[in-house]
Amino acid sequence: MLDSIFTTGSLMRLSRYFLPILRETPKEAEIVSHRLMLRAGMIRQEQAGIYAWLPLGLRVLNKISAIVREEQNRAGAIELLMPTIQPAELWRESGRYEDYGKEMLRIKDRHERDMLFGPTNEEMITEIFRAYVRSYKDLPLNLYHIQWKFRDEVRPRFGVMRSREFLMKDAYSFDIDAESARHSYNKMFVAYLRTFARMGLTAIPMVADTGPIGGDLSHEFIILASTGESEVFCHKDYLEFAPPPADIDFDDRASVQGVVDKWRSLYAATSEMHDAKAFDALPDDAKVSARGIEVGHIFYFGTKYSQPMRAVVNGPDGKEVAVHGGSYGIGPSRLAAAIIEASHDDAGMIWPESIAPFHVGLVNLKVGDAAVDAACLDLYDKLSRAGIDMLYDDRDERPGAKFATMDLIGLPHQLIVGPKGLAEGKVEMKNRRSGARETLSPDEAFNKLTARSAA
RNA sequence: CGGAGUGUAGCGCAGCCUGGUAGCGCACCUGCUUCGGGAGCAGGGGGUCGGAGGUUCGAAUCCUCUCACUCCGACCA
Repeated sequence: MLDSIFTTGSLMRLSRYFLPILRETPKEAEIVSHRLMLRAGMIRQEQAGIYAWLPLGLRVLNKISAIVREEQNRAGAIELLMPTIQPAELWRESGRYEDYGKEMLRIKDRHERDMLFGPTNEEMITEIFRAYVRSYKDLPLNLYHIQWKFRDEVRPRFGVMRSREFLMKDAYSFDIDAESARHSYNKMFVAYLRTFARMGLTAIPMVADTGPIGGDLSHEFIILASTGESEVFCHKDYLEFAPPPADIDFDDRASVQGVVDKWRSLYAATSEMHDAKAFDALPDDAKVSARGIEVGHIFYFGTKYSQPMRAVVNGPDGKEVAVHGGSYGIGPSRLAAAIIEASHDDAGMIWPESIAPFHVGLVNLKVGDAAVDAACLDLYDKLSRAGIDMLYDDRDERPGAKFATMDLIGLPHQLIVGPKGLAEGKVEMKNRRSGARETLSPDEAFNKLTARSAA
């Protein structure tokens, strides 16, 4: 039994892991997510707005990306991967090489060719599209990737919330006309609602300014948080709306439109697009005026890129038509921080099950005690075989330090094994979010944990 | 980019004003005792004070330049 753990090499022992916990908070961290991410050893700042993702942080980032990916795929988007470095030439075609300004990191290669570290990929995806797609029959098409971006922010801050280098999922849709482009937009709208809900977030789509991306239809997905950078206004009822179901038919234009209509039925806008008169007309108890964190942004921009870059297809009548485009962004690296902002307490982070770097933290209260060690390894083995991600705290530390660490890193469940309980055949299970503790036999704990993950 | 500020051990800080080649807490290492909510005692390792130049017999400390970072504002996934 124990052999299996060691031969698979999968035993995640904290004593052998790389989790550089800080007891004191580095002074630069102003907001809670930044403080906790540094303290829990998730990230390390290397330069202003540039971070290394340490093992625990990377696990979270990957969990977030996985959900984003699943929901993009479900909505019919297709993943590819474009490079981080792009040729300036492409951006001169769209006219944005000059327009983008100093936020774009411009570099030269050894041949003195102008290049740039991509802040976004409309130009490149349009270039790929036009190289292959000739017919309206190949539309609609939605391509996305999850790739590092660089925007040379004037003032990076709040850790990975506003960093210069950040991970972004960016999707790009191509349609034959405005009407079908609208449906592509709506599909992403619905996918975004589902994506954020799966992360335990209440994200409200708000009418937004289109900024340098351009276009005439845009929504920002905002979660309310006092540390948010945007000032937002919305109807209170949005906070209670249920997300769209998993089995929604994305090809059914009417039902997708129905979801979008529902989520656009009430007032919601960021400060740039705020209509004070419309907002004032709401009943006082329905007014929510708050700060928010932008976790996603979608745009419909028509032929803004296809026209200058000649991304055209032949329509049914044989004539060339410039395709209608939209782009859709979600920042997984920012989301990691946003989820912490939305879910933490004084002791540390509280990860939703879907995002948690591990499901269960197994705490050995007396390392070296043969019975406790054996019980821990047995539980570890059985639970990990049942598909539960475990982190085993086998450090030679005092109980208090272990509890503090577990609370800080916020795994949803703590399984605590100590000599006292074990003498009576019991272990303790603590729910990080509720704080509830149960005393159970190891088998009962196993059953509870596996039942939970199956649900 | 405008304004303010900070760089001294991994983290948090003191020393600087009134120059005399560095100190505290946490963390780390060793030993003993502890062990169910961040233990105690004893011993120990680690920094040349962001960088460069200058003043001086002597600079973390004074002067000049420079770099980095942080905060407040205008801009943004």
